[in-house]
Amino acid sequence: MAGKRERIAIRRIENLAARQVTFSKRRRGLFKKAEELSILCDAEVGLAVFSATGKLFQFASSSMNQIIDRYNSHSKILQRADEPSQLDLHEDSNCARLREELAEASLWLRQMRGEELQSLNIQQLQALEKRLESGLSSVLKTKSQKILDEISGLERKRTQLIEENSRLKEQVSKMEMQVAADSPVVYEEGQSSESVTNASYPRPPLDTEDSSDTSLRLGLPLFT
Amino acid sequence: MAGKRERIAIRRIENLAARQVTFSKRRRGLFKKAEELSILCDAEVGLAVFSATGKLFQFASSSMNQIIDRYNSHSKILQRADEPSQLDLHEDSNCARLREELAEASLWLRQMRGEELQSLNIQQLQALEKRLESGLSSVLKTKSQKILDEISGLERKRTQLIEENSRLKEQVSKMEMQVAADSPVVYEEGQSSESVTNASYPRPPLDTEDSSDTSLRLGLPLFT
DNA sequence: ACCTATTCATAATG
DNA sequence: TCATTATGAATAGGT
Repeated sequence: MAGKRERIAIRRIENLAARQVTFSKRRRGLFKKAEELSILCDAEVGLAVFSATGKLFQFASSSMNQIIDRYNSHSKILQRADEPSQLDLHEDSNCARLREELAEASLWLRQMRGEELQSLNIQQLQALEKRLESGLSSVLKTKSQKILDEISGLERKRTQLIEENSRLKEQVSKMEMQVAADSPVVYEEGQSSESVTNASYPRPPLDTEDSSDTSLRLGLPLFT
Repeated sequence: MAGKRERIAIRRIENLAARQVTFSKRRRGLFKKAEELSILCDAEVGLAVFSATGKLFQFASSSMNQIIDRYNSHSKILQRADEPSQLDLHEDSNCARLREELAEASLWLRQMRGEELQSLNIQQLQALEKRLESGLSSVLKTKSQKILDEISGLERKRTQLIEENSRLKEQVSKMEMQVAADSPVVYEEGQSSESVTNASYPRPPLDTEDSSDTSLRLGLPLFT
């Protein structure tokens, strides 16, 4: 049945098909592991792979450009202490402050995500907790409001559709009577004019653009 | 003896030592697999990893610069063909990106504080809510742990003080007997040797550095 | 694409 | 960091 697997030597796979299959499999594995490393160990990871056919595959824990920038500045730091020139210095000090602020902001964000809490004392944790609870409360309130709005919007549309449905039903009745008067028609079993809007269902389902731009998936556990 | 291994969840490892160990191991594994992919499948692979402490690790099947060039020409094809001079682009984009990230981070922070939520749709609010709840849960867990630690520390100190108290009480008894034998002394009303450690209370309260550096104010509603 | 035997990677531990 | 080992994960080869 299944493969008696053997270890393979690490050298170019000559068979093209086998090489492509292995490329797919191992590429997926490699990207998965790259992502896992970045998450587990809080590392910034950038990975670019060009297949033999020239196709590019990439992964970046942040963004590839950011990683390339960081790579370049890193190698610059390691390579030489060459003249930073006035412009650079100016830019640097400007950037440095930004970097600090960003660092502080992202520490906050991480701590609000529940990470790196060990360095905080009980009072600080208390404050953080209060902040999270207050934020959560606002979010819940806003969400509830949005959901209610969504529901009343849908309700309104439903009402409109029901009205239209009635009108159409009536119209159809009239037409049926006219047609019946002209030439009798036999309806198939199970057919009825109960729901006119659904009558055309078995056609290719075109996007009717009926619902509003905010898509609502009420299957979600909205109020959990 | 050896490890009963269990699967681990893919999320940031909280324990610093464990995180560093895992980083070393997985980094090696990742680089090995990157190299194997490049050899087995004749692919060009570039991998850069920045540890949480900022250290750079890299692998490139050819050279990193070559790969970055190839990457840039690849993505440039999709972008535009304008050319704002390399130096400008570098310095500018560096600062600009920082600014962008900072803006994004502070928007996040404000939204986590419950502000500017109107622009979010229900799904986004849902995600934010989940994030806040998860952070809150971590904060509560950490806080509880810290409180328990604090309590057991205090308990330990209390025990030590009780022991010392006993010893001192005994010592005082002996001295009293000696003094009584030498020359009888009349004690004031209400005085007793019940609590030796409190006996010196009415003096100016010096900071005894007795409690640990984490100050605890248990008057706060800690478990609300 | 799916399946399984097997190799490989690695979490836990010392 | 290094070594060990039980176990989970990746994957080579086959269908």
